[in-house]
Amino acid sequence: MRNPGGRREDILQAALACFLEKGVEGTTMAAIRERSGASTGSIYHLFPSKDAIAAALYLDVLHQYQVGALEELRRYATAREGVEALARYHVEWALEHPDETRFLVTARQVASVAAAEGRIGEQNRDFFLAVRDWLKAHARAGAIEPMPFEVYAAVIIGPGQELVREWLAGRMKTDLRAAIPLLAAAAWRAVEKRPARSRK
Amino acid sequence: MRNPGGRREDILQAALACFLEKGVEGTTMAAIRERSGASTGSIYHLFPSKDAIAAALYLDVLHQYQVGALEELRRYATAREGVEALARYHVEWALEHPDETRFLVTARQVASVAAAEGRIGEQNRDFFLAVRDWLKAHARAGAIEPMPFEVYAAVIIGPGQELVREWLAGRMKTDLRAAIPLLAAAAWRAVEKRPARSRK
Amino acid sequence: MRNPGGRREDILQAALACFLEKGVEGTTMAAIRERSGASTGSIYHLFPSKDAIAAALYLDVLHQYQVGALEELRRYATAREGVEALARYHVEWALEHPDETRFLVTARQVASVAAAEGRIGEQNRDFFLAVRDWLKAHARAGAIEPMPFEVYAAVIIGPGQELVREWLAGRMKTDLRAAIPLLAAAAWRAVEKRPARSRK
Amino acid sequence: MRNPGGRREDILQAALACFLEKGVEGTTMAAIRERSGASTGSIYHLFPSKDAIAAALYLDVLHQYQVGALEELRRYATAREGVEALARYHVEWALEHPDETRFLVTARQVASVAAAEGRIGEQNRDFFLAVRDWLKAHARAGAIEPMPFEVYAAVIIGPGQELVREWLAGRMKTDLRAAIPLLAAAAWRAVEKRPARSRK
DNA sequence: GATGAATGAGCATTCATTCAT
DNA sequence: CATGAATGAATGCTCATTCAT
Repeated sequence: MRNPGGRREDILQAALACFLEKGVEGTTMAAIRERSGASTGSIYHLFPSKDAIAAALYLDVLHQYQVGALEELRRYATAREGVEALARYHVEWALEHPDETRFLVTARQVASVAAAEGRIGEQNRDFFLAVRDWLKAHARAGAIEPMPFEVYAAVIIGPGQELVREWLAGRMKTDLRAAIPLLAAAAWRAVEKRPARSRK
Repeated sequence: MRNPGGRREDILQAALACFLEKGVEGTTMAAIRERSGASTGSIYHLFPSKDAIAAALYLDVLHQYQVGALEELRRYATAREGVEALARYHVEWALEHPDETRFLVTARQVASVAAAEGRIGEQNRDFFLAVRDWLKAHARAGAIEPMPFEVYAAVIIGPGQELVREWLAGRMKTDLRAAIPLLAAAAWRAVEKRPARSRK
Repeated sequence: MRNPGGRREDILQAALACFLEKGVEGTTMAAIRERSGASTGSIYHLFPSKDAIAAALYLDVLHQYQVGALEELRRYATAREGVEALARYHVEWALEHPDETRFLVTARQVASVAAAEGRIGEQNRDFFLAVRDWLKAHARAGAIEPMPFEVYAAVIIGPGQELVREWLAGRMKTDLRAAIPLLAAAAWRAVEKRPARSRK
Repeated sequence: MRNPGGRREDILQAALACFLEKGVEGTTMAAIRERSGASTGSIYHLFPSKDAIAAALYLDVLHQYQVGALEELRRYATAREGVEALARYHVEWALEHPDETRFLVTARQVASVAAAEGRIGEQNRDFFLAVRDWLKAHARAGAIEPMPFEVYAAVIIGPGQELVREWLAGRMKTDLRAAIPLLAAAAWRAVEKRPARSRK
């Protein structure tokens, strides 16, 4: 094991594969042990518990998603471009990382991961702050309707997220990729600033 | 024994409470036994397994939701009223049935329930068909943009669903009820028929 | 149920079938219930317990075997004819009643039946006495070598019994029926009176 | 841990004692655990199931019996000495190893052990082949009557086996050891070559 | 750091039996 | 006599975790 991080990575990879196959609670340490090739002792040397493996994996994957999302957001100047990019990115990332997405979507309500809610919140904070600032700036500039941050998120990301869930569950009959422009358009419509009469 | 089925209901109620507290996999038959007051044998006399309890509960609750949704939909004549009603109903039902909602949102990806996917699909079929017909009629009438059914669902229900998830997870800081009009408005905007230039 | 003994017989028949398929301990009352068509309560009305069913069945079948053996023995006058007939009868009965034989051979060491050892011994007593008297008479008459009763039994019936066991277990490659004359001959040789020098 | 395999032996010994007391199906893993001093996990680390313990024990004990029988057989040159030795050995081994004998006699038709019929047959094969060759040689030399192997076995071992069963069941009133010479003599008489007229 | 044998609490489920109707 | 819902003690086995080497 010249590469000590390799062992850790092996275990996380094996765990991800097992979690996807059997669910977090349905995965035994023995399964992770066999799949990773690490010994029981070795796993416990690197992670204090099975829950800790699930939590570490969740945090890792979430971080990858967030880094990409912020890169994407910074690439665009106008509100419309940014909003559409966020809606698009969410689905595109899922298409490119189906395993990671499935885990992200599945794992959060699992007890093992939910127990790490604290650390997840912490990691979300920075991400949310960045996105919130970006949205607020555009709201102040009058480009988009003002809404609570959570509603922005729900309205921009929510539809894509629902579709991704359906797709992951194999319940989607039409092409997920084909839906991306529709979702981007719907996201923009949902937040774009309308003439005042529109609410009347 | 005055109330036949009472025993069955008791068990389902107890199971729901346990599942919410500890998750389906985290719930032991002993917990359901104690909470329901039924004996081990009695439970197994009525349900073949723990998984069967979870599946039966899911199907029950899902049915309640769907019956209410269809009632709501039939109440309105115009596309706009109906779409807004659907978006509203979803969140309102969650607010009125937080436990059932939490179970519905949580349980589907749990192995026990996922195993009943067949029966769930069957039950969904009728519901989806009814909603689909309603939407199709309005699309043909030129009131809403034509989209695949799944995208309609994602765009009308998705944002509310995301918000409900956040709310259930206790991560919502603003008032969920206050978001209902925003969601209804966003749902309508997302599907309403626009002048042709809007897609160019 | 015009024929009340019929119900009892149904249960015993069903029990026999189940015992042969799954063993006495492997058979559940539910299996007997379903196979016999009787209700749980009905079975318990006729038999106090599962063990009692097994014991009653054992006693029934054993009695049938013994009645036949005595009839056979009484048919022959000379020692040789009688001894050969006993050896033959044992195997022939097995060939004609394979299910009952299998149960007899299998069940005795099962706890349920062993608990009825008392009543079994009682029923054996009469049978053994009759055979013993027959043998003793011929021994006194100088037709067969004197031996303890148990050794007679072992030597006359034992080889056939071993073969029957192999046959029941499906481990017998040659024809069991073809072995009958050999067994009859061996039984006679084993007990026939020899000139005194044979033991020296 | 000085003695590797000691743990395994402890468990098998404890299992034997339990099986004799309560039968295989009547023995609980808890009983084996307590009697062996091993923990539940330790037992399951060494054996995959209770059935596997019973099967392993059966194979072990059967092997001990067979090794001794072959040693005995090789000690004698003439057919008569060998046949008598086999008949004697069977009973003597039982007298010296009553527990093991009881298990051997009892366990084979128990489901747990019957499931290992394949491996048992395999182990028997070598043993039977050796005995068969020995008998065939003497049959060809004209010392014993030719018979199917199974009939040899039944005729030589069968009577002793029946007596052993009676003895194990505590139903034997005379001395088992005293019967040995009778059994040896009867075995020889049953197989010895007779002048041709004897079959006429 | 690594290994894997050992631990033992915990669990879903079975099943003989009881008893109210 | 018959029924079958209800009972609950008992059991084989799993699995996260520990720890001696």
